[in-house]
Amino acid sequence: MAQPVQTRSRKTRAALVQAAATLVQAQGYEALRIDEVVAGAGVAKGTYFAHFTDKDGILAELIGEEMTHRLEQMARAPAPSTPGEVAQAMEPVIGFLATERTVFDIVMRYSGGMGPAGNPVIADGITRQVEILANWIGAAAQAGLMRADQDPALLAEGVQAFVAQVVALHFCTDLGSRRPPSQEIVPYLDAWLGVR
Amino acid sequence: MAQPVQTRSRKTRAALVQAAATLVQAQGYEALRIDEVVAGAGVAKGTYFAHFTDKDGILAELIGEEMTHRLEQMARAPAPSTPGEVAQAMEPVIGFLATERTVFDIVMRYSGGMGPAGNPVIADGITRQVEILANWIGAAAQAGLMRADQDPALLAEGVQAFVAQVVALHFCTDLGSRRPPSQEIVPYLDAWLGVR
DNA sequence: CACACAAACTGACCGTGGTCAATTTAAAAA
DNA sequence: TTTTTAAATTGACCACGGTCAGTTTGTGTG
Repeated sequence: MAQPVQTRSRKTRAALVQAAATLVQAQGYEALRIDEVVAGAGVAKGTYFAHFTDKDGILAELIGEEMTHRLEQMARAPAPSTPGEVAQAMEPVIGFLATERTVFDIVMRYSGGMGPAGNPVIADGITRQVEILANWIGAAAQAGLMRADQDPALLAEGVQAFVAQVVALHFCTDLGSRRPPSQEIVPYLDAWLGVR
Repeated sequence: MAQPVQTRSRKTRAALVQAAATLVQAQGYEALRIDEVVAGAGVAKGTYFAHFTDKDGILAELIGEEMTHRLEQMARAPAPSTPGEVAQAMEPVIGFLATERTVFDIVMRYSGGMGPAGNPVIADGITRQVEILANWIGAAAQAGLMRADQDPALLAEGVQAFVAQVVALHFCTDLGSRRPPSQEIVPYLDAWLGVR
């Protein structure tokens, strides 16, 4: 752990991540097996655990990377002016969370500070998302399009709560019999962000 | 699975639940081991899996039972008239969710319909909680104490979203450096339920 | 170059959740 | 009672995440 110092170590770590990425691409996050990762990277099992604290470690790495991409995509979207547009602008992120339960679980677990283990990429991503949302909401509030009686940061965190709510429900219910989370969230955002 | 028909089967199941309850009382939910449960019940491991689909099965049973108690306690509380009082009235439930990550995880997983496996106790409990909350909110709204521009059921589900948000954060951050979830939730509930 | 020391790596091993063909037990049929 | 049939139970076995004492590899020092 800590920062790897030798070149060898960096290469090994990169090989692990590369192998894991390939496997995830082929079979998804849930089917990832550490035995397959180390086989793909050509190292022993123990080596993996010298580079990552647990299985979640490399999942967090991969998922964090993807989240960062989606977040950038979200940041590039034009600033939404209605709650419905917020939902639409967040679709890349929400859609990703809804692809696999593993993705959702890992992001939930590491989203708020991550405790002892875990890489900070996800936590930073969440922070970034709150910033983006808060900016959007603050701007829209000043334009009279959204509520202005609350701190935009609080409202932004609330939006995340609704995202989690809707995605969690998406996995509980039979996945077919339900509209996509980015649509299910709209009534909540209307009630949360709308002016009255 | 399904409904056990023979007396023997019902006894075995009861023994498993009893053994698990004793172990949980002594060591908490997280430390529960199936090997210990079957040893305590005096049956073979395979028998457990004939009665419950997986380890979560018996956890859901025990946690669902406790949740039901807490919910009854919550239902008996006097109807709150402010968002802050809602938080206070929900304390038994929120406090239980915050005792152990396992409790929170299981409840989250089974709260919304539970998919193929899982006992319905938890899902029913969540439904019940929404009813209680919706009644409270509806009454307070009619009295002009909370917002009346939204369906109380939607508002009640939103409250659950904030509960989840706040408890999740409780587990992410160092558990000492934070006010209890039932206090952290208040600003959200003020903004969600309050009249403006 | 030779040596010492630490970083990196190895793989046998363990704990625990979960499976299933074989066996026992209870109840219905003959 | 004996036979038949299905429910219930068993325990050896597997999969997979995670550990750690021991070995190899790289790097700085005289």
